[in-house]
Amino acid sequence: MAVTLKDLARIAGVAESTVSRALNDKPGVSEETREEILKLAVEYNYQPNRLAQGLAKQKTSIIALLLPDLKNPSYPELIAAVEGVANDSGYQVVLCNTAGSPEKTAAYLDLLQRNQFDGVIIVGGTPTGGKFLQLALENKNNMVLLNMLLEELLLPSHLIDYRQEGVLAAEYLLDSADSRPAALILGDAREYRETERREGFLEASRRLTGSATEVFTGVESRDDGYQVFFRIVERLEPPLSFYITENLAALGLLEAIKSGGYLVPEDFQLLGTGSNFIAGIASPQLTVVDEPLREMASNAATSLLQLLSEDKSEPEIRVYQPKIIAGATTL
Amino acid sequence: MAVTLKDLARIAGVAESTVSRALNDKPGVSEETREEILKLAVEYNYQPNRLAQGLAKQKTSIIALLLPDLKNPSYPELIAAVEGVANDSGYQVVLCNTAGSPEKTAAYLDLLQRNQFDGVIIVGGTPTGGKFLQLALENKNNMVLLNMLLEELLLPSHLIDYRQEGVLAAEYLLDSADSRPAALILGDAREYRETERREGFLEASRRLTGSATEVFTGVESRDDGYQVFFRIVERLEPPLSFYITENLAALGLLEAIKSGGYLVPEDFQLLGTGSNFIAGIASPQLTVVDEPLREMASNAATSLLQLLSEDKSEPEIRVYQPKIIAGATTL
DNA sequence: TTGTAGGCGTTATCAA
DNA sequence: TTGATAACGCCTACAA
Repeated sequence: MAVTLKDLARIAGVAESTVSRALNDKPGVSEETREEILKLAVEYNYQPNRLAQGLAKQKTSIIALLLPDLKNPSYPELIAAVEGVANDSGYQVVLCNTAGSPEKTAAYLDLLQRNQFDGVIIVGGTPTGGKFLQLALENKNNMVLLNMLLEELLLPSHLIDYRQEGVLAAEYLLDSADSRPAALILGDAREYRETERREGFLEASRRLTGSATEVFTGVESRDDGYQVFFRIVERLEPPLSFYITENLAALGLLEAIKSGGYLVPEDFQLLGTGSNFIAGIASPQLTVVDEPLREMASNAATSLLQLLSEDKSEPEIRVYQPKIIAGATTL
Repeated sequence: MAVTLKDLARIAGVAESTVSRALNDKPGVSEETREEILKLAVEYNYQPNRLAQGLAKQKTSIIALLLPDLKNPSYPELIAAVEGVANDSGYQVVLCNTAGSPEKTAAYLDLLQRNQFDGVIIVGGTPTGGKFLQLALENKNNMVLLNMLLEELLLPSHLIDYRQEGVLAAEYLLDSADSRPAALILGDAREYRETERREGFLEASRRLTGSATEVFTGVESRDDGYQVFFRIVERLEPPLSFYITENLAALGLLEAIKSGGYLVPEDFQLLGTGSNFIAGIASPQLTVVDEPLREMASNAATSLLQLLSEDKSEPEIRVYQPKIIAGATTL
């Protein structure tokens, strides 16, 4: 059995409250007894029980980061940013893998609701069923949303302007003298970010070209990307440039183009998403619509810590702007 | 303020113990009062405080998975396996990003030692300084090691036979009629797994060819892999096949070879590590020395749950065997 | 079947 | 400067 504060008090021959004060650097303890107690604490390897501390202080100093997808190559950077901010404020960060499942999300939010964590940052992706969130929201404000929009709720949110991603992509591919017909290749079309990108892209391309745009959906894996190319080139007048939102799929598409003996970007142009290591390992390196994820993550963490320290809160929704980072898959 | 068990008792006009029994399906409550209490619990949205429960029961039903590297493309599978086993037994899993840092590792082990988690599985990679572990180990047995060997300690461990990986790799590349000189390209040479692979590879290649083997170390990133190729080909008699342990680097190497106008596997053969999505996106697809990570992870989780449920424990070290999975980068 | 009371390990409030 | 003592919210003998 581990040594407790009570044990320490007994050994030192003082009251528990004195030990507590000494260990927590609170005033009202003579230097003499404090030193004595600290010495004993080290000697007996005393480790305060965090459950008891949490219960007494109504605070665990742990925040959770709920992630829908562990394979997303941009998340390590996002996680590091959150950890940086949190650690600086004395919080530990744990990661929870929701795998995009409403049930798993609910299970982790349950831990929040039941005081295991002080707060959570929920990272978007698949929408996870607002009712769980609503339930968790009812009386506390200890959640921040990152790249997820839940219309029913008013939580502090940090999100990229996905619509603008679509607009930027269309303009980049279409707004030049020698622009060529472009297609849009989406992942899971039900996701918020994809519907937004689609709208932005379609609207901008209509404005620029006046003609309709082909859209392919459900292209998520590398293999999906590989396959879609052959569906595309059998058209009479195939599009010659692609805005493909999933980078793994972009790799597959790139591979398919090259295996068909075509050149990138001379024959086909490619535009992907987010400057992460996947975009970097593409050859040629992907041109991407980049998101300021690091900044967003830091700010989300700051938002959460603010929620936890203060009481007031006008849930703020902050929108971030994407930008193009040129690689070698576009002209 | 959330409603507590005490509140519920007051509302129902019964004792706290009765409420507790009713909610926990314990015997000794009339069906009538039980139903009444359950109804109230729902009505008032009662959520037991986990800190209090944990304190009373000395158990949180949470295990932590300490990961040294969030970019490792094999980890999502590993994590899913652990979660599967744990969830089936009523445990929740949280992920902790140690980033290979002894300090961060220590911080998370501190949470374990201080009752925030019931147990941890520590996934190898960079060795993290045995003294932290020793400290945490002293009186409890609630840790399991996965692909990490700490000689000073005797903890239940599940690890791949890295030495055999080296042997298999050498045999696969060298043990044929038309075998060609091979080189070994390692990542962080200080890591346990790399030293083992090196020994196995060198020993086997000495046995098979009788000649010395070139070794390159510190080749971790995609760019490292790209660069190392040019260091290699300027040799008079460059090796013609490579066992390269880091898959990101393997991608770079592959790229460099192709950019030099050479063919894979005709001119150069490549052997990587682990069948994961990185190996899959290589083109041609990488031949790899594969590790039964999924099985190892499940077993590690089972080990931990056993530790937590029983008291007895002969810390068992279980070694798993790698095998070659043929891709298209070898003949 | 139910209630009382003590304990889990801290922190915090009040007297002394 | 110190020490009782009551929280914090739940569980669990033991007694009624």
